[in-house]
This record gives sequence, structure tokens and C-alpha cells, in this order.
Amino acid sequence: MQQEIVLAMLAKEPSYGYQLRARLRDALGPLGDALNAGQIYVTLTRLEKAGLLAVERSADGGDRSDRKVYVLTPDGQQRVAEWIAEVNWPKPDLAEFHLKLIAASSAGLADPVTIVDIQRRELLRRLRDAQRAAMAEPRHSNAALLLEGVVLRLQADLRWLEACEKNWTHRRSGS
Amino acid sequence: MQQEIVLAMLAKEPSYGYQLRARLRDALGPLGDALNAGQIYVTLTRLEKAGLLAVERSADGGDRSDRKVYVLTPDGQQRVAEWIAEVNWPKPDLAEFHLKLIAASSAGLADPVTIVDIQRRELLRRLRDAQRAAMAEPRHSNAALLLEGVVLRLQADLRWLEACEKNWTHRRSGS
DNA sequence: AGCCCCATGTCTAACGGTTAGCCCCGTCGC
DNA sequence: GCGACGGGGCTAACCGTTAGACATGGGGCT
Repeated sequence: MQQEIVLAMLAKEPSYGYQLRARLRDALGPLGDALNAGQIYVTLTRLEKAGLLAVERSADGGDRSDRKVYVLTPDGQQRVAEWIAEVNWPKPDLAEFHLKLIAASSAGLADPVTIVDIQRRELLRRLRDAQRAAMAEPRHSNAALLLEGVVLRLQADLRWLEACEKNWTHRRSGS
Repeated sequence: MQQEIVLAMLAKEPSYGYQLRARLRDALGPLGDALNAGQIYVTLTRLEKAGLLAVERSADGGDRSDRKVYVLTPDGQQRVAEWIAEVNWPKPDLAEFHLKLIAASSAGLADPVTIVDIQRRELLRRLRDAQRAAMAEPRHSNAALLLEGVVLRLQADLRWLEACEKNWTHRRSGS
């Protein structure tokens, strides 16, 4: 997944690691800060080993730092084209929380409704943060669009938490 | 993440691998079919190596199959308690799609609006599937609740796709 | 001059999730 | 006898992720 992202970024223009990282951060806006620097290099070397990338030592100008500039091989270009055409929407990963409620309840470790409440507080906090961050971005920018998606997701998750609370209070009184 | 889930399941009652898998499938309903059987054993052995689980050879009854029944160690119990108390909501992973649009557009590989359209069709399909699956589950069951979360998420994602489409058509005409 | 912090830039070890696929064994049907 | 199938268990290998190590060079402070 991240491999394809790196490939796609290099499809626009060859870059060396740090440059690539900067371009990614730029495209993601404030959410780009979560990226781990090391990840880029791990991915680049693995892609090179797989033959999807090639290295072009930068011997240009007076640049004495031996940066490795990566470019796509034909295989890499094909891979990018395939990725663009693919549908790969992430499956919702609600299972973890759901199983936490079940486990807490059935093993008598904690009150599910309390857990739901804690999570709701956290999501509300994140929602405020995301809305504030979205406000700070220029209208119609990449980052603003991405943040809008985050906000919509959080709102949906909060609505699900409401449903969880209703369900588990109902069970508590029901059984 | 999955480690904690396995631990929490074993907090309710000790089990051997296949049993655990069955209990997980049961708790997740139709979504449990996506689980990979091998994963459970990988996780169990890693947890045992970490000292969070211990093995109890089942010498019970006439059961000649040498199943390994796993039970929590005190460390394991503490780990479960910590996990229950933690807030660990998954971060929305919209970045991949977002970067796909950017890459496709900036490298001139495909039309972003077309990509959005393809994804929307897929999400609508999944939404229908999830709603149908939810209808097939008993009211107030675990599986029904989980599926409701999936539906809410998909609806939010579809709304985000609308926003993406507006944004990118706007850019196309704007630049 | 000496010093320290910070940004740039790269890399590695190690862990954890995921997958595909192999293995044994018993049972049921043909 | 034989094959299919399901229960039950396991492994190799890949990939994502993280916390750090390492090197360099410039700017500011004393």
C-alpha cells in the first residue's frame, strides 16, 4: 500500500528520500506530520530490490552529498498504472473496539457503557481538532479536502458509538 | 492489536486455536469470515514466547488429539486490563485514496473524477451488501451492531467522495 | 574560539500483521 | 479401496511500522 504511494509519487518526478518525504508531507497537510521518516527509506530499498525502482546517483552540480535519486523502471510504471486503476478502499476496522466491548462484558472486566463513554470523549476531542485544523487550511486545498474526510468519518463513528451505547444499556437491563 | 484481541478472548475462557477462531468468527458475524486461520496460531505462539500465555496440554477425557490449550499468565491478565482501559481508535486511513488522486492528476496518468466515480460505485455496492447482511442478522445482536457501524462508515465515505468530486471538477475547470 | 542545537539526509534492527499454503487425521460417501 | 471434506495445527515470507543510530553543516550564544 505504501509501496504504491511511493511509486506514484515518483511517477511525477524522480526524487531522493528526503525530497519524497517533503512532497508527501506537503500533499497530506497537517496529517503528514504523522509519517515516520525511516519508513521512506525502508520502502525505497525494498522497491529497488524488487526491480520497480532504479537509482541515479546525483553527480549534478557541486552537490557533494551522495544522494540516491530514485526513478521508476518500466515495471514500476506499469505497477503505478495498475494501482491507479485498482479499487482498494480500506475495510472499516471497527472490529477491535467491538471485540473489546464483548470481551470486557463477557469476562466481567469492565462496564461496556463506560468504555463507550471514554471513547466518545476521545473522538469528540479528535473531531474538534480536525475541525480546527480544517479551518486553518486554505479553501479547496488538498489538506482541507482530506480533513473533511476525517471529520465525516469521526462523525459517523460517533453516531455508531451512540448505537453501541443504546445496545449495551439495553442488554444490561435486558438480561 | 490482534494480540490484545486474542488475549481478551482468552480472558473469558482458555481455548485452543481452532476454538478461539470459532469464537472470534461468532463474535464478528459475517465479517468474521475474512479472518485468516493461520493468523491465530502465529499470534498464539508469539504471545506464548512473550510470556503472556501459557500452554495447558489437554489430557482430559479420551481426547487423544494433543491440542494446546492456552491460558493467560498473570502478565497476560494485566495486559488485557490495560488494553481495556486504553483508547485506541483507528486513525482514518483516507490518505491512500487521497494520494492516488493527487498522483494521478499531477502525473497525468488518469482523470481524478473518473477514479472517484469508480470508487463510488464500489462503495455503493459494499453499502448494499452491508445493509443486506445487517437485515439478515437478528435484532440487537453483536453482528448487527457491528454491521451498523460499517454502514455508517460507508455512508460517511460516500459523502466524502462527493466532496472529492466537487473539489476536483472545480480544479479542472479552475486551472 | 568553542559549543550546542537544529535541520537535512540516510539507514538499520526488530517487531507485528497478513497471507498462502503445507501438514496430519478422521469420517463419510461412492 | 479411494477420494473429498472438514477439523486442527503450523510455517515461511512479505510488508508496514517504529525507535533509534549516524553523519553533516549552519546559526546562534558565550
